[in-house]
Amino acid sequence: MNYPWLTAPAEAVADTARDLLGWLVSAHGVTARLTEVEAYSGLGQDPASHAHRGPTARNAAMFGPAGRLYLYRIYGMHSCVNVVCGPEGQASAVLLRAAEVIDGLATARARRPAARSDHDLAAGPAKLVQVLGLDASAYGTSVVDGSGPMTMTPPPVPVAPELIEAGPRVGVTSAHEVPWRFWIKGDPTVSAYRRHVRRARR
DNA sequence: CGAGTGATCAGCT
DNA sequence: GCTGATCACTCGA
Repeated sequence: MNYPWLTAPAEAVADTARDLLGWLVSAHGVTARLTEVEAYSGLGQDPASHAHRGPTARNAAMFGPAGRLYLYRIYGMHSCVNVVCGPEGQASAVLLRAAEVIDGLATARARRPAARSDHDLAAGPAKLVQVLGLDASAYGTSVVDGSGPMTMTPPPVPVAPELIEAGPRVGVTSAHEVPWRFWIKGDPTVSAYRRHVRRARR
């Protein structure tokens, strides 16, 4: 299997993210088609990246070779997945934000009883992690050599370039001007853009 | 509808 | 201590 994004340079992470739209991700009996992704650069120019301040115990996977998972916990209760890009030592990554479940629907529904519809099953980064059944044990595992719980497959049908839209990343306080969020235009599994709002004080 | 908020924790400052 | 690459639920209009 040839993964073009596996060998792409770190500075091309935005293109890599765009190219990942339409790919299939499979884990623990559920397969979903990526409809929304975001790029995060690890070259020190991207304050929104978890790797911006250099390697730590938490973000170590991002500094490893491409094709591994970077999972992190946020707000205490939710987890999000990234696929690491770029060569070892350069911490670029693509955040998987939303997907359309195309196989293992029953399993996906069982994992997310709160979903309002099938389109809502993986309509958000934490929801996607939940539907795929990923947890901390998936941290740092490979999606390309079959050793980890998750695998990736090229799109059965390529995504038409005119259907790809770009815009500012969600929930990011800095670097609003960088349009590094990519999604498939009109896809019902893509959540509406919400600008970052600071939590209200009491 | 939309705005507000609770849940809950690792990693920086 | 504070702050977040979040989600789901509750209000009030």
